[in-house]
Amino acid sequence: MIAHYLEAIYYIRAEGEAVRSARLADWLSVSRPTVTVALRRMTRDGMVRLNAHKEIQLTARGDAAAAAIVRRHRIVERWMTDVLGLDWVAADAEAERLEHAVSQVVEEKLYRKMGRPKTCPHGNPIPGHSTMRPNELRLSALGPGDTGTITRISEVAQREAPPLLQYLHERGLHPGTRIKVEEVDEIGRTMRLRAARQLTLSYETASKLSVVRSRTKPRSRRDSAPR
Amino acid sequence: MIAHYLEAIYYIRAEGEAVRSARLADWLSVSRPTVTVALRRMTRDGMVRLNAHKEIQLTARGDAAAAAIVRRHRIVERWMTDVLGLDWVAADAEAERLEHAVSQVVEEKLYRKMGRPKTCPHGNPIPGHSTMRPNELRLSALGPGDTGTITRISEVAQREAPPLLQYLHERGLHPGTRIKVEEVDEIGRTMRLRAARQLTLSYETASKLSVVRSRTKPRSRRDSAPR
DNA sequence: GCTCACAGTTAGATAACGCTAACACACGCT
DNA sequence: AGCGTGTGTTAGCGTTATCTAACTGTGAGC
Repeated sequence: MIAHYLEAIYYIRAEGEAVRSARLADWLSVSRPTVTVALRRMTRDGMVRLNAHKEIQLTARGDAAAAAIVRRHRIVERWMTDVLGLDWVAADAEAERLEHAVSQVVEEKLYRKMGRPKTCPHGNPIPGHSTMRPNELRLSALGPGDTGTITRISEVAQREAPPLLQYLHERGLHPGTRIKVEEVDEIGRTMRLRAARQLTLSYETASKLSVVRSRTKPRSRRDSAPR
Repeated sequence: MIAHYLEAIYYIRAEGEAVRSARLADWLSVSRPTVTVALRRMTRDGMVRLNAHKEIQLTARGDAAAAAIVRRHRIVERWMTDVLGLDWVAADAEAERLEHAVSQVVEEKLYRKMGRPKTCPHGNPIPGHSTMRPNELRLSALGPGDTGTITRISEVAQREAPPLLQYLHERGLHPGTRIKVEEVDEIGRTMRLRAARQLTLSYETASKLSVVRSRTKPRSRRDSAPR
């Protein structure tokens, strides 16, 4: 369905990557020709535009539609975890289906009923109600001794590796968790860090987590802005 | 989608009518050939069977699938009215879409959270959790002087005439409302009755409401069973 | 400048759903 | 017997959405 394409485009965009036909095919697990024809339909319907380098851009209409779907996904996800008590993985799977069936009216009622949360359970902002923090960086960008607070877990994790979500959740790595990088292994491309307990993540995995860094060595209060 | 057909079959069945291809086409607002091919697919998939008179019957699998959809529809409807505060008509429209996206897990969580209601907002039983009262009759079957309590409003009303739902709701005709038939006009095929206020319904409309009759003239306690 | 990897398109199929037009059947009534 | 209404099927078509196989860029590296 077209909605799936819009959603995927939105996510790839949010990761800061160029949105190409081939990326979409990967994300949605469909063949490249399938994407070609889907994009043709979407262009015809004014949801999407291809620039000179064949990169995909959402039109105003397309962006609004995509944002609505993502918004509903994240609101439903919150409802699943906070009200119905589902775990992250199940919540995501349910939201995947419900996001397409929830109307604006229900979306809003639900949103208010939950006290207007700012993010989904993994810390991703709810479009129209909040935006990404500007000073976020990937956990994999931190060095030894750095400390920080996890802000969000990328949607990539959900699509590419649902078990990873479980893995992170079990280890207490969720938004708000304070972590300290203890050691970085450039060769093995892993990093050892301390959160609730000590654990080692691959760069690969760490790049799916966003953090805000705290000042490494405590200094006087209004010393310097975090770089 | 196949689910829509199953649901419609379930409803027509529940009205006590023969489930024929043409009925389905009417119910779903789809052409008769469309139903023919849909039934072919459904037969192939073992959801449905045609008897010698070309009447449609659900197989065990088909019945289970249909009941699950109707169950979800009614649970979601309850959630919409009781928790989110939507009106009958909006609730039905939302449930129409959500019933296909709600999983068994969510269905159950939701159901428990609402305290295991027995019926949808219009009084129709939730499959697997309650059944129709055996002593129900149609409001149109009552005679002058009869009194009774409304038990349910047929699903037919929802499909055929959503405005009718609104109409009934506004006039306070919902499950639990006590009514008394004051006059029956056999020629005009209407009946005048007293509920919250006095009002007149066509037989047509009255046949969409089910009631249980109270004893017409109060007698000694264990006098006779209601006929 | 040639080659190779990756990106994207064309061609041709299949399946689900939906439509209209036209035909086939069956029962009930004149 | 015949006619008409209602029911169901065939035939043929269009759209969405998916696939595989094969072809066409295009840009980076040698």
